[in-house]
Parts: sequence; C-alpha cells; structure tokens
Amino acid sequence: MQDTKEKIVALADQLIRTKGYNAFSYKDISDPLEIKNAAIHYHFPTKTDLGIAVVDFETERFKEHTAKWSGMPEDKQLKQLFETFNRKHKEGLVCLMGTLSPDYKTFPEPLQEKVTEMSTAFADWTSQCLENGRKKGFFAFDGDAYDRALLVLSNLLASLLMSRVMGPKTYGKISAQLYKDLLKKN
Amino acid sequence: MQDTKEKIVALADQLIRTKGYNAFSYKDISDPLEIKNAAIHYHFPTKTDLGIAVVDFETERFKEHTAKWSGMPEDKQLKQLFETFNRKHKEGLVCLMGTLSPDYKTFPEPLQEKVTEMSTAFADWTSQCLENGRKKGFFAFDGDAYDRALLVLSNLLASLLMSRVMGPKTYGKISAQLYKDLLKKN
DNA sequence: TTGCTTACTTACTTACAAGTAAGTAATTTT
DNA sequence: AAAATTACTTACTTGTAAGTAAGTAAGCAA
Repeated sequence: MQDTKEKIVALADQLIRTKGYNAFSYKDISDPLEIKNAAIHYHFPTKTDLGIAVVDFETERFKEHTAKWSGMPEDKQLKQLFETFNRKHKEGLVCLMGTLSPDYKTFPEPLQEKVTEMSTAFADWTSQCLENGRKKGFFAFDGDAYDRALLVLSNLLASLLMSRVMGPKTYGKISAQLYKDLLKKN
Repeated sequence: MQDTKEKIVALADQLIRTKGYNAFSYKDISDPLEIKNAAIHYHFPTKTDLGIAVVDFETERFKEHTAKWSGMPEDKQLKQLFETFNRKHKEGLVCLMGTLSPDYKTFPEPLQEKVTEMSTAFADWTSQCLENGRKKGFFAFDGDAYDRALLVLSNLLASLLMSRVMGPKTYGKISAQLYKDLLKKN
C-alpha cells in the first residue's frame, strides 16, 4: 500500500500550489483520501517532512525530464520547459518556487534548504541550456547566461502568479513575448 | 489616537511581506504594539478588513508616487519604479503582489478584488510609461507596451521572491539586466 | 503458532487562531 | 452637567491546527 503515501504527496503538492503551504491542513488531505489525519502522520511525522517530500519529488521529476530532453537542440529543450509551465497554467496551478518563496521565512531550515536546492537545479539547467543554445546560434541575448536564466525563470514563475490575479491571459502574454525575445536576432 | 490604527496597518504590511498573509496572526501585531488583540478587532473587525486596508494603502501610495514622477522623462520615471523595488529588497521585503498572489484563492472576494485593483494600477502605469518612453526614444523593445509592462513587473516581483531563496545577489542580477534590455537600441 | 512489521484507526492533547460581548476611562458634543 | 462617542481592555468562545499514545487487523517470517 505505497499507494496512500504517493497519493498524500500528490495531493499535498496540489494544495501547496493552490492554497499555499501555510494555508493547507492535514484535513484537506485526509478527507478526500478518506483516511484519518494520524495516517498522514504515520507516513510524514511532521508537516515539514511532508513539505520536504513534495519538494524532493518535484526536483526529481525536473531532473528526469531534463535528462530526457538532453539529446534535443537547445531551442527545443527550452520549449519543453515552457510547455511544462504551460501545463501548470492550464491546470490553474502555480510553480512550487512561486508559491513557496513568499513563505520561505516561516519554514524550518531543512525545508528551506530543499527549496533552495530545487531552485538552484532550475537555474543551473536553464543557464546551461541558454549558454549552449547561444553558442550554437539558437538564441540571441545579451549578458551572462546565468543572469538571463534568472530572468527567464522569474518571468515564468511570476506569470503563473500574476495570471491568478490579473486574469488567465496574462500568462500567455508574458511567456510568448519572453520566448520571442530569446529567439530574436539583433 | 489615529496613531494606533496606522501602526497596525504598517506592521500588518511588514508581516504580510515577511511571513505571508495566512501565516501572520493578530498576536504578531498586538505584542509589539503592546495592545490587546481586541484592539485590532476594534479598528479592523475581521482579518479581511485589515488585509484590504494594507492593500488600499499600498495602492494609494503608488498613485501618489507616480503622480510626483509624472513630470520626469519616462526613463527616469521607470528608474524610480526600479528604485522602489530596490528599497524593498534592501529591507529584505517582497512586494505585496508577490506575496499575496499565491494565497489569492484563499481570500474572500472583497480582498481578491483589491489585490486585482492594485495589480492593475501597477500594470497600467508601467504600460503607459513604456509606451510614451518608446515613442520619445528612451526605450527600445518589441511588441505591445502592455505585454512588455507585464514582463517588467513579473521580473521585478519575482526577483524579490527569488532573492529570498537563491541569495540576495539574485535581485541585482535580474533588475540590472532587465533595465539594460529596455534601454538597448537594436 | 508465535512473533514482528506494516498501515493504519481511535481518541486524545496542546496550542493558538479569529472573533465577540461587556465593561471602562477619557474625551467630545449637546 | 448629562449623554454620547472613541479607543481601548478583560475575559471569554469556538474552531481548528499539528501532533501523539495506544490499540488493531492483516500479512509475512521463523
């Protein structure tokens, strides 16, 4: 019955993305899964443990995805990243980095570390992709590739957040212009 | 004693920016101000009322600031916007839009509306500033000015959030590159 | 078949959050 | 001078959060 444990992580992931870490409770998980709150504590003794599991799972998933894309040309790889965010947007969800960073200071250290680790993984991969893609002529942009990666990620992250508040079209407007900018030759 | 009311709003603002809306409590305000939690309820019957006051105050402050800048050339006006975010970064704070958007779905409608109103005010002003600034040759960018405004705001918003998680240098890297991009002539 | 582990439930505890009703002291209005 | 208003405090209530101790049913292991 590893099934329950996986379902808890999946639901917690969704709850963190919709309500935020500090606003979801064990009851939000135990009710739909028709288990008792103590069953969650059995698998994840503290809420921090559950948070860590969610973040770790996301980091793993990201690494698996990027590994699969590694044979593609860089413009296609970046397109895949955009598609990942696109899918989240269609589900009405935001990215973990976007929802966890405002609450970061309320987290115990072990969870903070995991969030930083996840974010670093995103930035490192994007930086490499942009760097290599520029060398091969797929992308055109000024400045350091790492700085540009931070810009790209910040746009993707915030476009999901802003879509919530300013309407769903916001996401498309930001991501479309962002992608055009990177391909543009000066 | 309008003083207490103002102090409550100012502290709530700071708490929302550091811990997030759902993580701060009336005790976080009543303790440092040395008043009872009922005193907060006297001024703001519900937490929603307090949230609305914080957002309204920020919207007003933004409109006052931009009104003061209205005589400047557009590149200086935009610089002022960047400076505003810069100051928040130095204080270790994030912007209201950044901290409130992940929790948006947990808000009652009246607060949601205020957050949307504030965000729209930001976007409208930035859009106008970019539009006029491009016409006068201060800025160079492709596409619609409103779309570009969303990009700029998303970068500023997210750079404050990401700085928390990835270190304080993140903010400077993003904002510097962003500003350069806008001034750049092709 | 006895014992150990897994995956829970039952039934709590402790803490703290938001919110309220009733009272009060000081000031302002009439 | 009396009445009302302002800005609170005292002392609650209600609800819910995270977490735990003890029990149990099912499966497997020796």
